[in-house]
Amino acid sequence: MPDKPTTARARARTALIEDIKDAARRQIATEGAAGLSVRAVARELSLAPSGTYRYFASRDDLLTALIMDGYAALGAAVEQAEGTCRRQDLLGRLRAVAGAVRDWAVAQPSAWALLYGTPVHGYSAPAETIAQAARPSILLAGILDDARQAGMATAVTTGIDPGLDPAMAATVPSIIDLPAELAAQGVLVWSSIYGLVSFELFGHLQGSVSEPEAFFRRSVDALAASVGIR
Amino acid sequence: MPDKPTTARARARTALIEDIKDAARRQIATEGAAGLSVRAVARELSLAPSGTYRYFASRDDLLTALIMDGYAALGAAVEQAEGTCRRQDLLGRLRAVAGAVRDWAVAQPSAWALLYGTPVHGYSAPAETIAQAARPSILLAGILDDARQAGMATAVTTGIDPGLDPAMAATVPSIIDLPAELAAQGVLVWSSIYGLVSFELFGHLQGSVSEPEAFFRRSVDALAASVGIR
DNA sequence: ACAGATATGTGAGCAGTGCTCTAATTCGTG
DNA sequence: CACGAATTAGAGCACTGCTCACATATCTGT
Repeated sequence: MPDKPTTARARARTALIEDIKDAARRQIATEGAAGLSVRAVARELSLAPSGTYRYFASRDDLLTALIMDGYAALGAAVEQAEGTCRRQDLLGRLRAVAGAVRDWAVAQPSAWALLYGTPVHGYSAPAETIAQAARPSILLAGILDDARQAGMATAVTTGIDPGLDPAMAATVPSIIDLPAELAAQGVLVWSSIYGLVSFELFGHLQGSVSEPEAFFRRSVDALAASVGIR
Repeated sequence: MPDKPTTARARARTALIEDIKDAARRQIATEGAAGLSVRAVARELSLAPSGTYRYFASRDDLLTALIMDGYAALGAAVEQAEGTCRRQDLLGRLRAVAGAVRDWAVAQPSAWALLYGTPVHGYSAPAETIAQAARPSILLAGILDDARQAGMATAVTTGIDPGLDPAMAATVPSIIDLPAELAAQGVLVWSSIYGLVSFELFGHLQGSVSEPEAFFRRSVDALAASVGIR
């Protein structure tokens, strides 16, 4: 959390940073991430092109800030949705998480593309970003854990090491607490949800699925069933 | 299939088109799709920058051609892999399809990103592209169909309409022959495979999965089991 | 074989980009 | 009030996609 700005200048600074990000978001929404132009943002705010560089060192930095905000917003939306469910209602919680992800993505496809589309070449997300990005998968892992404790999860023990990274413990502690088999299932469920949403938003369902929402809901239930939640 | 060129000029044309695409592919592999520069391609081929526009009307046209080639190559690779399996070996065929997709993607991540990353804003794939892109999902559908006929596929009849597009029949005839429930399962499996591969290549497995290949194989088997193939 | 049509290559030029640097201005603080 | 720091403006560099007029090479019908 940034400190509450005291001086007028500091207040103006944080406000302008927000204005720049807003303008950039608007541009991305209409032109796509590739069409984000620092100069156009400056024009919209009646700023000199060079002025923006006092607030974001580069175009990529601006994009990175938007990505961070995006992960935080998505994480919050998903957690909010899951929080309304009774803890024992495992299927409901899974549906809530998946549904919140899709709803958020459909409402702002450009933001989804920013987070989960082609990554910027040579870009590697800072740890803070990874922590934000992990929030949905943490929720999923929690659901799976509860399912296991309720005796529902029928983990198919294949004997293959899922290969979870021990370093994950540092950033995502709750996942590492799960048995490897369950954690792997969680990642699979999460990546399947991701696949479904991206398929829909990126146009790969075109011609084969006419009602994406119904198909998504149905698929989520199938995924739930495959991990023993029904 | 283009006609075999007769005149020297036509031969030079097709050769130069191939050279341009090769140079573009090389550039994309090192710089990413965003870093593809028509002028750089022209430089590499000792051509005037404007010269390339005789062969590709725009940068987007060049990218589109590469995307078309990519879908065709991926489709061929997947079909080739599946073709080596005995028809009754359903799990083997599913593994072959999934493995071929991942192998192809890992071998040329930039090409995968081109096909399945953020789509170009406002771009809509021509029908010919869609037909090529559907090849892996057609294979999957075929496997599911064989599984059904062998009595293996235990389609969970949820009663929810999967909402498959009837228009699909025009471009992808083999999918429409399946019961809607099975077709929906096929699309789900396909989008899950897509999700797994993209997650890995786009860096979203970073920190949670240390051995992507083992995790992928394990996940594919889980997907297979969820549609009754084991 | 030659003329006309067509395809191909060139270079200049336009409007736009990200980004840097210097100079001028505004603002907060001692 | 004055000094120093933060901010803004503007010029400029090297690059981009793309268009156009022009010259050249190649193919085609007579």
